[in-house]
Amino acid sequence: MRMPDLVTPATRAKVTAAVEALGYVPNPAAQALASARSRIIGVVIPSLTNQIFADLLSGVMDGLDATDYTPQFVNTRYTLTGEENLLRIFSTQRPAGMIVSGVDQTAMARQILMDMGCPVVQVMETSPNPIDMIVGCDQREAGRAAVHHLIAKGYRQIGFLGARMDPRAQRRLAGYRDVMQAEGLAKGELLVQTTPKPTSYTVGGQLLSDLLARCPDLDAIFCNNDDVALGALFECQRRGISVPEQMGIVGFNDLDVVSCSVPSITSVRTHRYQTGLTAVQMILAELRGEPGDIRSLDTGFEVIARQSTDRLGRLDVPPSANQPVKPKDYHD
Amino acid sequence: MRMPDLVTPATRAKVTAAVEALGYVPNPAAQALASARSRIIGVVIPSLTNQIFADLLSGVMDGLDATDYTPQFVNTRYTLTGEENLLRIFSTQRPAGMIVSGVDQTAMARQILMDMGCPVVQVMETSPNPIDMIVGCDQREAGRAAVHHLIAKGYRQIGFLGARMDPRAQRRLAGYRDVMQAEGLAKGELLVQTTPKPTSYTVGGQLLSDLLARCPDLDAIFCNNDDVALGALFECQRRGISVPEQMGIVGFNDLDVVSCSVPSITSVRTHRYQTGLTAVQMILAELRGEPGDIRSLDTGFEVIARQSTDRLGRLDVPPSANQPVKPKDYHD
DNA sequence: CTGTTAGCGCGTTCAA
DNA sequence: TTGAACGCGCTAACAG
Repeated sequence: MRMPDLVTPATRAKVTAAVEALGYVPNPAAQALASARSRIIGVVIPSLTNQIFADLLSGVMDGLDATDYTPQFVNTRYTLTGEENLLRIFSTQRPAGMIVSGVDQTAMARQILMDMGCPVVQVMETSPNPIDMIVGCDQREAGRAAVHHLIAKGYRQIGFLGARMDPRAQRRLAGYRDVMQAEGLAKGELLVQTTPKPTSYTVGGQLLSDLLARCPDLDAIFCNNDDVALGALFECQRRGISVPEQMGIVGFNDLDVVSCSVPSITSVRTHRYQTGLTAVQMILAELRGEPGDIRSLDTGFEVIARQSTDRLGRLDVPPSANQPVKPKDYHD
Repeated sequence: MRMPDLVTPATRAKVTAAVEALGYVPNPAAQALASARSRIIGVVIPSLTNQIFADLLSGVMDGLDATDYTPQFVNTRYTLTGEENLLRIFSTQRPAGMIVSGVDQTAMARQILMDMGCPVVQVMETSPNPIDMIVGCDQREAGRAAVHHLIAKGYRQIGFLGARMDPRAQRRLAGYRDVMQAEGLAKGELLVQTTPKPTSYTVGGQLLSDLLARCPDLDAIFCNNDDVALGALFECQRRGISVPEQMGIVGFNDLDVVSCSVPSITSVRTHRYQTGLTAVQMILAELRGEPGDIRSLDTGFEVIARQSTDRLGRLDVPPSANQPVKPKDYHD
């Protein structure tokens, strides 16, 4: 049954018929016990209520469709010890493969993963020394690109707004610092406003308020993610700060919402669905023992320029009411 | 080991010591095989990339924390046959409990669930005849409440905007129809604009455009969900339609974003995290054989009134650009 | 290519 | 109260 091509067609037919007649269904517990291998692909992420990871999971699920592997999702709640515990639990299940978010596992966690004896893919980032395989994008480089975009649009007092500040956010912040220093725009930490609070639209507004209190001459912000960016945009509207004229805004992830907000928000597009799909494909290839498989993939990113940073060359006014996009006067 | 109190303390200590020394960890596959019962709680939902279900899952996960049960999430992609197949797969795992979204299972699916021999909780809705247990809210009643709110605020040409139109959305639409008819405001299907497309901010704007093309005198909309509502708000801003003066907007679910948008959006709050948590608690109680447990729970809903429908007593137009939230003059 | 057999690690039952 | 024996349904290894 497991290897249909090694058997005479006649026998195969008989088996198939018997399966039908008896309504046979394999018992996964028995399979796992006898083979010392389950059909589970463990997926360890920091949060489920974050669109970013939902997109990743979609890719994973789609990649596993029409296979007899099952994804098993767990969330670490952004804690390293939580991750270790979860990995320890997984190791008792003898999973067929593991997908873990990020590259900041503890030494212990790395060890557990290596000892699992199954393919392991780290996702969402790049790294020169993955545990096994890796697919994602360079967060720091993406942060740099975002800030370069703002500079190219003529902004100079560029702040950074970040919630939660998990390792990926830290790397984006590092990218921001790289560019600000290289361009001679750095003012120490004066323009950086972060909070350990979970990310949300509301917190985006708060962060902007806090930063403006310290730096009234701020003219642009690079936001940790699109939630923060949209929250900051709303805060601008509440304060009568026109975007993009008085304030440029760049988000991160390019969620659906930033493309249709008014004004639309410039964002760094990352490929989360593709990342999940690829991670699964890497595992499946490894499981089939296919040669020449890629063990490391950079999915890249793109800065999608939109109205929230489109300060140059826009001269006229859109219609009235509720209309934040109304440059009155323009010099370039 | 499984029943520590039936054993002499001395023996218990010896066992504990041995467990430590050997680094013993139970093998879930062997447990499942020997007992014909796994420690898995199956969770069947239509989509993972929908904030609504992410909230539900959070509740489920938190409820299962510190138990030795594990949630297993699968998504049906909004298809009834997908649901049947997934349930069939689950039944081979002999789950400890099942949580399924909605009440619109096929007869076959219902049968599979009843035959699983484990507690089953339907979530997100109410029903007089659940398969086993149920926790959620009355979607139709919630739809009615949303429309009543708009009427109370003086709106009369009230449209309905809906994407995807899954069974829950259909029930909200039914609630809309109930009220429009009862109040003599119904115009057949003229004011109803729906699409089978998945919900998104973008589609919210499109739906409003389409409806406005047919009904230029529209003065309010009840939206299927907050994504659609926010997309519609952005479309209003693009068209220079002032909210709430020229257009009232009510969303559904009360996501974080609607409370901080400008203007903030009135929405129907539902209790999704609580629903997930309660569903798990019901299952755990059943599994422990606890008596007097509630088998059906209505988690209710609340209309959270915000600026997007706050037309009465607000007489003048908000200040210019970016500033919808600043009433200058107030009469009540 | 096909039929047979021995465990996988646990829960359960029975005897002590 | 404890220990021993059996078998859950399957995979893998082997002999036919």
